[in-house]
Amino acid sequence: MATITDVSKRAGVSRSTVSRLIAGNGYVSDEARKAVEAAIQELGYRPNTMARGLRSNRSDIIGGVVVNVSSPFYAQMIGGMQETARSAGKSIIVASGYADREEEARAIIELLDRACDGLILYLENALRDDVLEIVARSKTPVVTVGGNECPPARARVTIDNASGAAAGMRLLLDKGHRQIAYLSGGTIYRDTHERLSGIDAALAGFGLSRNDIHVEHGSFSETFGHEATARLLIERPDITAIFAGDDDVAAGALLALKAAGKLVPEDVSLLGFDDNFHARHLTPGLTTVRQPVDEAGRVATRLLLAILDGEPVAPVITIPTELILRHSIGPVRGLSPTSRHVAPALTAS
Amino acid sequence: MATITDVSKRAGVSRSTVSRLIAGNGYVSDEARKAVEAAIQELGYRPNTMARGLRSNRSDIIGGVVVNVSSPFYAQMIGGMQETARSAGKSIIVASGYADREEEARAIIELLDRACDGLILYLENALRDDVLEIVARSKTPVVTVGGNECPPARARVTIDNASGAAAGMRLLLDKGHRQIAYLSGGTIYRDTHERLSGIDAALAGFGLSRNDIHVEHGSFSETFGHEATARLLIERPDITAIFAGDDDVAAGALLALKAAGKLVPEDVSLLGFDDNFHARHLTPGLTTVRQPVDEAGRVATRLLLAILDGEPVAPVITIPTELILRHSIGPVRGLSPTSRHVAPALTAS
DNA sequence: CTGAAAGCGCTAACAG
DNA sequence: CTGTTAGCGCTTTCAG
Repeated sequence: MATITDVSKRAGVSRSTVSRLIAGNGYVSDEARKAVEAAIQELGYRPNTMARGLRSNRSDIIGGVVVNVSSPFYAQMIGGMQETARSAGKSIIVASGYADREEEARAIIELLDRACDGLILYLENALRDDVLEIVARSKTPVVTVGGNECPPARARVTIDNASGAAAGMRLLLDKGHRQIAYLSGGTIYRDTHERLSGIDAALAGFGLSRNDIHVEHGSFSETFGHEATARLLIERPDITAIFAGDDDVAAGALLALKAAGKLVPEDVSLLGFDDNFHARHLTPGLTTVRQPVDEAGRVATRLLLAILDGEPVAPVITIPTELILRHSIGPVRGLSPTSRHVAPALTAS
Repeated sequence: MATITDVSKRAGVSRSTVSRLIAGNGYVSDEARKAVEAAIQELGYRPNTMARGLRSNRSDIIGGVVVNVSSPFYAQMIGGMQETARSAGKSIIVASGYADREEEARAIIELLDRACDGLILYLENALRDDVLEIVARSKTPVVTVGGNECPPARARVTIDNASGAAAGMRLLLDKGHRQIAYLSGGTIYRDTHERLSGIDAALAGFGLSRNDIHVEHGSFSETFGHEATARLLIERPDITAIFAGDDDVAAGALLALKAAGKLVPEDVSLLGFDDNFHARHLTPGLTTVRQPVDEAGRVATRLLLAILDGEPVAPVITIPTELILRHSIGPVRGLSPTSRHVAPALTAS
């Protein structure tokens, strides 16, 4: 592998000149530039990342922590991050935190040890104190996405859970539903609280409160959706609409509804959250609140790049959600029989 | 940040001793070990990856190229890679090749420049000649997964497409189907040919040949599945089973079938390939050939780690596919009315 | 505008 | 078993 010394010799200049040309800082005469460029070409020279990093303390690598790399949801976010990073000549290393405090700590330290220029964190737990300290001491800029507060973060990208949940609940109420179940995720998640506050707001608009609906806390999983729905079908047969904490919960709910011979949306309306990969493949297509997680990845990366460039950035950026109308929500049974089959698809499924 | 020199001073030994202890090679007396470990603890010392890499020419980073990081299919593979790499103290950088020759070349060079210790490639095109040369010169070990031949690869992980496709076709034939359409992906993919050869084998077992079924080449996309099926419904109303090139194609086919008022599997049976994320969420649950892509990621990484450790490895490892029986395949209409509802679910959906 | 010089933090012979 | 020595390839003052 050719080194900068080889190039400088061949071009008849000093190593510094070559270095300056590559880095694009400092002045280089046209003559020198030509010679160096030719030498680089001929030798097929590519700078050694390690040496450069050791010296300059930059790696051009951005570290990302998400809950789970293999999940389609985070894969999309990673895609957004990568796309943006690449256009700035940076690469991404991602690690999974598995929504576990210790794993998240491990992941962050792994990335810090890789000398990442900056970190993008989607965490589900508060940072361990010693990690907080390590992150702070390393002076590595941090941007967080969704999830919880993270003290060292210089910027935070949040997805507008409250408005999304409000829009969803409003749709249900508009369709005449009043006996509504909300199958929530766990209360440890910020998302959960944000969505509940959105739901409260929507209910208030109809002169209702959270006490007027049935709220159940479980987990963001298909299993929970299935179990809770099966139970509700017996305990609360009057329920006409289920708002699922996310699309996995919705998938489980749908299964339970079908198993009980219920038609969606004729008998029970179903609303999801996320617009996850499978939402459009369910039958009926799931009406859901889309979280533009790929966009969140892009925005977070853009923010981090700006910070690295020393530009000032907004401390919080909120990304709007979008109600995706498919076919799982209808008017409440008997309310307006003539408009039974309305729910037009705003977005092609 | 504490350096190795700080540690050595504090422990009252030389830097070499510290280095040896960290690397775990060479002998260190118990006394020295204790002192060094204490110093490391007190100083919160963590070795500088760049310096280490520059000197030792290892980065403990493995590079991966897949078609698209954001797709659930590759996300699973990445998950498998990461899991395995982490247990060996290595990290993974992935880049997307977008099934495009130039993008793949760019991705590989990016990874090589990051001084990856080894490369795991899932490519859809032949390597560009200059990249081939660069990879060879860098002496970076390469393991490929699926896809096409790649000369510098020291090991290849392939998924047994032929057997999978054969098993699928056999199932269709067993159920009495004879008017079968195979909606294939493009002929540029190795996968396509492998699956066709498996299909040929299955047909041969029934005294049939490829001429006895309807084969159509399109792309691995929902759109193709939809269009082709809609067309078939008119041109070949006698068809009783559709074998889709992958689950996306199957999803499109299912949509077209439903739109035409056909019941699956009563009127037409449908078989997918991949066992992609949405397969189990379709209605009916899609019977499909599972490609254990997460396992492929794990195996490829294990191979690469072995190569890096100087161990001999098998040049080709084939991972078996698995037929996942759900509910989209039934006996051919009218063939055995009594067994209309058989298709037992081997794997819970 | 350019070159010389001085390391970044670590590892790997090698000689004790 | 341990310390000394000599860089890995690059960037960055600092003088010219």
